[in-house]
Amino acid sequence: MVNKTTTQDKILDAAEQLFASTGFADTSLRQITGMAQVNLAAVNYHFGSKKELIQSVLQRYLSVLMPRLDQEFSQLLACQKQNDLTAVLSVFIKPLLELNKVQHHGTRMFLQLLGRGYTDVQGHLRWFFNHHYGRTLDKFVLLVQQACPDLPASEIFWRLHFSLGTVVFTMASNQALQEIAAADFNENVEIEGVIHRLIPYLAAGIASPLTLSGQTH
Amino acid sequence: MVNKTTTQDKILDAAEQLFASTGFADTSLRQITGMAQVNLAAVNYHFGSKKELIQSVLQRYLSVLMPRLDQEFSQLLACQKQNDLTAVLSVFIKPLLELNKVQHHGTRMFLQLLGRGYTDVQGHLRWFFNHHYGRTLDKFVLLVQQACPDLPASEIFWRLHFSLGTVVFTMASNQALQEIAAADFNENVEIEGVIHRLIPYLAAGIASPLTLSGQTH
DNA sequence: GTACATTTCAAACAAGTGTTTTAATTTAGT
DNA sequence: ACTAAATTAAAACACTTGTTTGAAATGTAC
Repeated sequence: MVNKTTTQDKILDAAEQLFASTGFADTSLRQITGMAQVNLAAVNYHFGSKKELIQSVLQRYLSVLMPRLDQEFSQLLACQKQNDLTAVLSVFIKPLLELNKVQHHGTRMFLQLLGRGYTDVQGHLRWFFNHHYGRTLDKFVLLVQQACPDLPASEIFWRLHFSLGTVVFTMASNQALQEIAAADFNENVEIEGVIHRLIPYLAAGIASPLTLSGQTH
Repeated sequence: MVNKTTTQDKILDAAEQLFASTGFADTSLRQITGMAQVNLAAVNYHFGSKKELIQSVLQRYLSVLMPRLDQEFSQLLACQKQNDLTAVLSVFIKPLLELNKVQHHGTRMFLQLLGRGYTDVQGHLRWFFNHHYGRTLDKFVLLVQQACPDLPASEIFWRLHFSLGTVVFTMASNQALQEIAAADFNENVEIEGVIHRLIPYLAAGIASPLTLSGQTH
């Protein structure tokens, strides 16, 4: 009886795979339990509801990632020197890539799930995330503000959400994008390559100079 | 019998409103026909299927917007001078804002629909768009390439998709973002204000200098 | 080995979906 | 005014969804 994968783990593994590729709403419990080779009722028995299953799937990654990020943010905040924006954004790289240790396709899968979580209109996920990890997020925003002292808080708010859009959308459609890139440009980028392309793009956008024209309000 | 709004228009108006706020998949035909005060079977009678209804809702805007964009792109391509990126992106502003003439909340509604179209996993919409307006899109890509002669095509491909993510995500969650901005920063931005904030952000990101570090491939 | 709690299973449930059908009604042409 | 086509209406259809039920099976402790 060595190496027995529990029913719960079988469900989580199948669910995360299907959620990532099909989205939360468009994945049925019957698909999940079918792939997991497990009885349909097992989901409700072990997780209570589909909603809680979704949260459990994300929690498996978040509980590893977020404390690491929180620690890195605190460290950067502690040393008083003004951090450059690229450095702040680069903090994400290592913790994200280390998710490959918690699951085979960890990083890619998690980012894809994150994308789904924000594009599907799953209100409870937003709440779940802010409730559990809101304070870590605040630290990050503080770091960005320190790196861009000339930008008003409202401008940073908008630009960070612009950036969130880039990340979420890129990750949600990551697979399709990589396939197109491979076909059209003969280049084979892993998730790590995408991340390294993203950071300078985001840094330039967030730090772009204020234009005082055109605003008709 | 003056000013009679046809059943089809009643359906389209209700559908676009519900699609924009709830998404395509999460809006049922019964909600639509309920709001439109129309019989359920009318949708299938007039549009054939829900899928075709979705396309019709988008088509009402696209058939106005895309020819205008195409014309502007062609014009920019004709004059040989090298266009700066901000100028190329700014081409979108006027045609987008003129959508307010085809419907009361035209611009905001259309952009929100566009966001839904890309975030919901509606494969047929991608196909529909590329099939009808692919060549207009090619002109835009060409303009961007001319504006950024130092960037390889593959890099432009990625950065344009990053930008698409920003636009789509911002527009899909536009309403929520505007509400937060109003509450936290006491600022009341219309859709026009958001567009004017977007363009310098996108331009900076797309034109960001190539970094030759970190790529481990 | 008996008693108890945990877990699995097949089946049914209640609610919602898009679509089709058939008849009634309205509209338009001559 | 009569006929034929176009539109509306109510009902049913076939199917999928998440969840619950109650009995069977399995595991655990004494």
